[in-house]
Amino acid sequence: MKLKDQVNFYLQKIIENIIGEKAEIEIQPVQESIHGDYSTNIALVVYPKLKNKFESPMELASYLCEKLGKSLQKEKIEKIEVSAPGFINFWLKDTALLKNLGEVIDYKDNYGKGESLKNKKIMLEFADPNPFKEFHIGHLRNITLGESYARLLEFQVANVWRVNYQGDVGMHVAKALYGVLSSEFGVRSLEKKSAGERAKFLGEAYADGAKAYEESEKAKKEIQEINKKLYKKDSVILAIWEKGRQWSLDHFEEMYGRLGTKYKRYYFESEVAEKGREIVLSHIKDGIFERHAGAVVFRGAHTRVFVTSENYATYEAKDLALAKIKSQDFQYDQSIIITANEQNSYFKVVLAALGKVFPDLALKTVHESFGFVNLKDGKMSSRSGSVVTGEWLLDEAKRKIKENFSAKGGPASGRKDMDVKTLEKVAVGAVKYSMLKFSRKSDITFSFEESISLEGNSGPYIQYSFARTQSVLARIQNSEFRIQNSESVKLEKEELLILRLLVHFPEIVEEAGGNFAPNLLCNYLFELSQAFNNFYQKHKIIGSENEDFRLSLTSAVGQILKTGLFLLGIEAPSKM
RNA sequence: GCGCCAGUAGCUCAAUGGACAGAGCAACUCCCUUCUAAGGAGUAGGUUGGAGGUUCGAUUCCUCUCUGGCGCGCCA
Repeated sequence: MKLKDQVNFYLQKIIENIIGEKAEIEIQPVQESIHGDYSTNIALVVYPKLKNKFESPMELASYLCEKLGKSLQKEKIEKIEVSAPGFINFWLKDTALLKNLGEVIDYKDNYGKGESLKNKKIMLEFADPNPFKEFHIGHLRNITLGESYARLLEFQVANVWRVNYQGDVGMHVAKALYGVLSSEFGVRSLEKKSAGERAKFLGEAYADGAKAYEESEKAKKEIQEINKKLYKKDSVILAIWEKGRQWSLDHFEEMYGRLGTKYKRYYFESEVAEKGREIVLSHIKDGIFERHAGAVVFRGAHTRVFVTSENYATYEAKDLALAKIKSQDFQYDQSIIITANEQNSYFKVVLAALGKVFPDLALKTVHESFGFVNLKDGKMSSRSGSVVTGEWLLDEAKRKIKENFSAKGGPASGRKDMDVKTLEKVAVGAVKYSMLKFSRKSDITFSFEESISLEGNSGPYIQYSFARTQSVLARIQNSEFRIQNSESVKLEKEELLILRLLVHFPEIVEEAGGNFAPNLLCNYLFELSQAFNNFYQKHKIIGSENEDFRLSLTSAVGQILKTGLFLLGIEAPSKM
């Protein structure tokens, strides 16, 4: 039994004895060892109910502490202490820490795996870029968060389906087509260009179209006309549409590949539009939807149009059909949709409508959002035209890293240049990490310099720390080293700090998955990297008295960094 | 106007109601004959926007207020 569960078990019994009811007991991992490895505040929480029996929380804590000392298995616990104003702190024995070290090495990639979501089927929708529009840095944050979340859920043994919903019809497409038609460059001139360049052309065409739509009545009418033709499958429009759609999708596919995400299923607005309209229209009679000024609306937290007066399904109606089709494809326990938080109130209403139309699905569907990615020079919008595309960002990161490496870590310090594949891994890692290290819901200001910075709390720093562990391990002839379980190993404080951190990895990973908070894992990996680098600096590993132990420690740190980076969706090159 | 989210060091950000509010940049001191210096050790930097309240204990919860972002009927 894990220490946490043991403590919980005994505390529960003792407390039930005193107050006659169960209590919510929290046992927290503690980072700074001055307060032990685990801690509980139960005495403080329960004290108000026991004022007549104990004089102070401290007294209660002392009582619990004494009782616990008798019940708990001594082989793991070094000591239990009470600390003002009433915390109970637990210290693990060195032997328990060493045993855990052995487990990290034995379980390899499986160390830290949990079963909190065993047999759960989860559908995760993320990225959702729209053909004909740019794949911008907001999508980058979305896909990065989504992929990491998927991996964290899978690490709790959930069965995850990654899906992607792409808006290939609707007014934005009509705007883009208008832009294409009024562009001086023909579609034909782009045939030989790369997917990225074509996507960029379409993105610009969209920006032009959107601008014209707002500025000119004439353009507005033409765009509406294009939209009609598109729905009616007009042959000329359809031909351009098909080509443009494919170009966009090709480009997106390139991006998914670079970012390491593979989708199980792609959904398109074009495949759910008609069904969405039907669903809405069939629920006017029962009063769920209502006709108003020619349109069909739903009255929730605020009113939204589901079918336009032109009789087209809006995004809202399409989402209803999408939910239905998704549930037919995969019998999920939960369906999670990840979008930027500007859609929060939209989803509030749509999920309310879904609750009326398909109550069972609504119960299983949640919308999770993330904060906006701001640029230093104002809001990033595909309408204004000044868009930072995902591709540009990755390439720029790559360029700057190469430059930086050559000047500081590479040839300048006597090493070879990074190979192309490693460079790509580091660049993608840098960008992804900068999207993950902040708390998900807060808006972030994207600063190019900082995001690709190789110093401090960054992806490359952690990758570099991993590469260091591998570099040490590569130097020993036969990779066999014995893991010492003897108590004869005298542990240095830098080593103890690492051992203590290793113990908490499974807990951090579960918390990061449970709260969809990859930033917790980032912080943990950063701390571990710092602890290792400090140890590395102060102590010799190879050739030391405790060589076997130190190699084990190095190997375990490497393992955790590798697993942790994997869960963030970041690759860990063994050489940098 | 209504709703949602945020405001923490010079900058960018952390902190399930817990212990002295932590990192990283930037600034200043040190450390490569030693396993990757893209590294490490240290110094300095704070009335957590403001005012009340709840609590043993508040950056966190509640009320008011100021500032900013986002959303709000035929876009996605």
